[in-house]
Amino acid sequence: MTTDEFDKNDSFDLQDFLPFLLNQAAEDVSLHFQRVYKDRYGMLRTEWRVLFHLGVFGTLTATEIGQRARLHKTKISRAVQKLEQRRYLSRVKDDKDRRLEWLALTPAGRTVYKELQNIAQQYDAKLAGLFPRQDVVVLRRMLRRLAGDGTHW
Amino acid sequence: MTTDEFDKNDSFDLQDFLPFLLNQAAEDVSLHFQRVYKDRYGMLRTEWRVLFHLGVFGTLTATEIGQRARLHKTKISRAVQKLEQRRYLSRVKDDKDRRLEWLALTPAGRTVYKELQNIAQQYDAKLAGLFPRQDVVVLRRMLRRLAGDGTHW
DNA sequence: GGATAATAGTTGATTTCGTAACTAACAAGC
DNA sequence: GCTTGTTAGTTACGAAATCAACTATTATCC
Repeated sequence: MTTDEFDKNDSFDLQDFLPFLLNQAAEDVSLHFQRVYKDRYGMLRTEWRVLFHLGVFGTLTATEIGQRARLHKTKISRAVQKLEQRRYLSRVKDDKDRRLEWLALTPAGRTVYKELQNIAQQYDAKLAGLFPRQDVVVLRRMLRRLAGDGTHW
Repeated sequence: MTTDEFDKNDSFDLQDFLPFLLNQAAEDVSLHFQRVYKDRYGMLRTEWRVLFHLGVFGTLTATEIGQRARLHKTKISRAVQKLEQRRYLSRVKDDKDRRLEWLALTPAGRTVYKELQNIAQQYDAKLAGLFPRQDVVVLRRMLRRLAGDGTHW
């Protein structure tokens, strides 16, 4: 029997295709970490990201968060609403430019952030521990490069 | 455990947090590749994945695709419908077990697949070309490991 | 000053996702 | 044969993402 007209002999290995691999890895890793903030605090991924950015950087505007986290402003707007409802963050209008609001965590939000940050660090260490130290350094560097510093288009 | 004993000034680097980094890289890379199959063929990511699996492996059932691609069956069901509407795939009920259907690309589907596969390979080569060859080997190996071979939980 | 454009953020309409419930077909036990 | 349980795939419905339109405010330019 020879190869038929539907020959699938194209040697394309889907499992090695970088976009596919990256997505699989990201989804799988996120899924596990997600359980912490979702089950425990009822947060969505966008909300977690906003919370973390405020936790790390202190006070930011919605636009600044969007730039750093690469989130669309509608996503942020809705995430901020949720976080405000839960009293995790507060908004303060800027006096000079009243279009923009300064967002910051409340004490309650900071507590949640610290809890999650702690878990995040443990989780990161656990993942990193799967590989030789030097490989992890390489991995992070490559991912940062792929994660849109814009130098590859 | 909600206390201030964790100091406020945390040296937590969000840009180095692996789940975050992985997601950023995956989203950014996917976004660019997505334009090809989305703009050109109006396909969603799940549809592209199903198409690719059929292109690579030939004839599969929906369940088999789900296992390989790690997609939920509802996603596959909808993707298959779309692809069928566009005449990219055909379904044939199994004679022995009439619950399952054998899915395969039509000639039209195969043409699209080959086109996209070609672009995919070029894109993958382009991404890989950003780094030393050996680093890419390491990257793929690590991603495969992170992408749920299940050995890290 | 006044028209126009640009920016920050919100809201709405449409699409897509995710979970669970559902139908249909087969399997196993008795 | 008749229950009970499993598996393949679809459908339904609420949650969430997406894209465009919208309000409000500030900046630009004549």
